[in-house]
Amino acid sequence: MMETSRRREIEDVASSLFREHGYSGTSVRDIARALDIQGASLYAHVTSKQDVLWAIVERTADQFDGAADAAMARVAGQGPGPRLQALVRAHVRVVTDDIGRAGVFAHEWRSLTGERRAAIARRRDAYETRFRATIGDGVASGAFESVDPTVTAALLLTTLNGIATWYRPDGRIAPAELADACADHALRSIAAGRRAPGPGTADPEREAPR
Amino acid sequence: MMETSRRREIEDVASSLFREHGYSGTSVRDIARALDIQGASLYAHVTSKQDVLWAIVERTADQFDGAADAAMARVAGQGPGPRLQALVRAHVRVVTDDIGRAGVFAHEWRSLTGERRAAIARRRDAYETRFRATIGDGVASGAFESVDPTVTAALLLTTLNGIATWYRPDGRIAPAELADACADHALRSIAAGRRAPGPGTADPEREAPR
DNA sequence: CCTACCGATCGGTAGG
DNA sequence: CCTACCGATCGGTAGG
Repeated sequence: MMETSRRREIEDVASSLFREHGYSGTSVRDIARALDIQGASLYAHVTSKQDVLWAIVERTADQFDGAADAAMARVAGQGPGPRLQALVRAHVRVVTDDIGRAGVFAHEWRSLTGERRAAIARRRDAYETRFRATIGDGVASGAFESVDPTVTAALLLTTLNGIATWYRPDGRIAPAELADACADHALRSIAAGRRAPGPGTADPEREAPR
Repeated sequence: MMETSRRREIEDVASSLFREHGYSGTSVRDIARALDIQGASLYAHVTSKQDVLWAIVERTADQFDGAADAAMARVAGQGPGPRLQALVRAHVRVVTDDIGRAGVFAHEWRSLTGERRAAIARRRDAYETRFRATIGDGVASGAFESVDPTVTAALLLTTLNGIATWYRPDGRIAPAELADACADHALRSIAAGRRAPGPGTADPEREAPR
């Protein structure tokens, strides 16, 4: 249907602008100008600016959830290491696939208000819990260092979401290459069995605990 | 002088609001309201909204540069590992010391225009180069895995800057504790001499190179 | 999808 | 630091 594809065009253009200038830094007329129509004409297709943001955020949340579901199915029965890497790789692929939507999902969801904002906060937390749980499993089994799963999951997801702010799809780094680099980076940062820079190692900067 | 401290109050309030709602999502009257004065009264102390952003970003850039200078002086003569950890720890301390300014520096500098934006982009790049160079040294000496210094520095700094978006100063994680966790996280993610998840390891998800 | 238009709010100035 | 005010732009509506 024509209506649906026009609606998608609006969301594509809006997510790109929202990522670049922020939700409140993008006017309805900015979106319309990019589509070569009048500002008021946008309202033939959408009911409000908030509605466009909501649609983008929801659709992107679906993509992250779906990618994580598929990734976890593929590594079912395997240990925490491969499971974490699969989650990381799936996340990076969604980000590099559309840095506009991914950036909006990562940063602009705060511009939602009321129940919509609360709903997306819950979805984001549920998604983050998959990372927390996998990290917690690895810590419990001894496969990972005894890191704090909450802090580590937060650090990790911030890293992966941040990709949307600096990644250039036309640059020298291919999406699959970045996904692999991130998966290795994540596992190395957490896997047990290394020459650990623990309390025994000289570390003049360390100050806690005293 | 009274003038100076009032000016600092404005910047403090503004950086907190800018971090929370973005530069364009914060009006001059929002800043004034937080100070219990009229919107127009702000202009007795500042010449423009952009000027406030510029002052915040510049002052924060000074803090990051100064902290990195001091950290590097303290670990002079040491290897890439301790040097990288010192840089990470210094960065995290600046972030946790004032998440408002750090968040604005990390994300809102894009709202600057013209020469100011170009100038801060150059400063940010010079700062990032310190991380890139240290990582490059470690790769060259064999102390680090053969990672891409540019990608790794980008991933690392995004991680550290992202702390400003989720860290709660009144939460259960102390600043020094987070700084140490990040320094360990960074070194683990890059240090050589581990049971590497290389090409020999089973990794059904990997797809590049084919 | 357009023209014409709405009230509200924006960053900022004048004059005290 | 205040009151009063400026032109420009905001998100959105009416009616075609």
